[in-house]
Amino acid sequence: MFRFVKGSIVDDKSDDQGDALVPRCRAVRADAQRNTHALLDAALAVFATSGVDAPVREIAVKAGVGVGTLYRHFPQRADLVAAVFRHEVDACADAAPVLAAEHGPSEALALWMQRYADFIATKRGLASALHSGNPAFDSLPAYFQKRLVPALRTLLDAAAVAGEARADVDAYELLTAVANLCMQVDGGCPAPAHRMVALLVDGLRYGARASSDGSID
Amino acid sequence: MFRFVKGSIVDDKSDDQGDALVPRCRAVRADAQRNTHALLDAALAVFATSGVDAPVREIAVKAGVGVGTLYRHFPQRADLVAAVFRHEVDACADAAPVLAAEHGPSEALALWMQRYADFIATKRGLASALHSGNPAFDSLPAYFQKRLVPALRTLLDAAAVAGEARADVDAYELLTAVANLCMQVDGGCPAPAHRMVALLVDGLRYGARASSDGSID
DNA sequence: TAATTATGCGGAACAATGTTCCGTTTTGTC
DNA sequence: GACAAAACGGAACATTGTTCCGCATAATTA
Repeated sequence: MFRFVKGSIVDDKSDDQGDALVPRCRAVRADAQRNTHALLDAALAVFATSGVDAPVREIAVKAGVGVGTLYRHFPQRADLVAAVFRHEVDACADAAPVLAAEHGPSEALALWMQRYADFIATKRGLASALHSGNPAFDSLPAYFQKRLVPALRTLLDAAAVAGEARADVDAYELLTAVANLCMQVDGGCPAPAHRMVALLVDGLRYGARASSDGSID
Repeated sequence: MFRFVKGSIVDDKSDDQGDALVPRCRAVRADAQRNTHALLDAALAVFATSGVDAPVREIAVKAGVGVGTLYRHFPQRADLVAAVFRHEVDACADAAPVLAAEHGPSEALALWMQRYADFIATKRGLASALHSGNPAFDSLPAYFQKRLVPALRTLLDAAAVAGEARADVDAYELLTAVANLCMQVDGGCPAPAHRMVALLVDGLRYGARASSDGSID
């Protein structure tokens, strides 16, 4: 999902014994790629506005395609939801190296944590979906962990090496803690969650000082 | 909801100046009471079997009434869900004094905690509903707390007075902890949750001994 | 370039489900 | 027993997920 194959996987036209056998699979059509992309973009926007329970028709309209097209690319509603979720997890994970390149270690860590907090804050309703038992969501928690834990781990390690954060924090635990922290936020006010996350990050920084003093609590 | 008024609230026929004014409100009809009861019973059974997302028609059929009747008593689906939830909270809270009368303090406490754990374990899907933003569910958390905290508080106090449990545990915290504990349980296997709850209760008992030794951690 | 064909598209139609409406039935009262 | 208010039943409506299939179009081939 979401990493488009530009052509068919077969090499151009050699390697095939014979000339008029099966034509192999054709390349994915350009309009199909365009529509998949448009649907993901539209779904992202609609889910953000109306929540993950928004009607598929609304998404199809926003993407400028028919419902048939939507269902051709995402056989079930849940598949579209899962694809958007994956997309957002990817975006969040990919932000880590960018921030690391543009800022100092602890600054990059702090910025990424806020980025992650924003991501979680927009996921209300999706938590319910994850526990709905729909098999389309089965792989999402693992994907979440697989992409985000290494991203955070890298930032944490860099900050620890630079002496700007304590080194004894588990990335997964931190992700979980922040998720729980931000999940409780009601309404569209992310300020309290931001403050709590900032406190956590300051705690990481404080830990670096404390351990350099030799006093780890 | 669920505490039926046997007659109209007005006193029989005096206290009214005049004879042919407004006939006041009539008593609630017998069939209406019967149907409300039947609907709650049916909903309880159906929700337990098919989850809280079961179709209203299924409930109406099981109760032996038409959907119109269902909607007369519960204007929205969510109202029926909320009513059943209240009913179950009441049943759980009411079990406390019964258990207290039939068993020793710490035994009653242990039994009630398991009773509460069972209640929570059947509530998967309802947690999602509570966070759905539907105003029909707004009052449920408060009701939950109002009924169950005193019930547990009484059992805890009795056990503490008898020297069978530690006295420094907050009832609300304990309820929340057990809820989180049992909410994670997958599938229909309540055994792990039972074990965890038992461990918690044993911890309460251990605390009694520890504090009698004067060593509270 | 023109013909061919697999691929993809659109949206009407279907199915499931929450909700409303209204003619009919039942109940309580006089 | 007659009457009116209350309640009932279920058909009908609205919304939404999903399927189906005739038609359009992009890639391939001659």
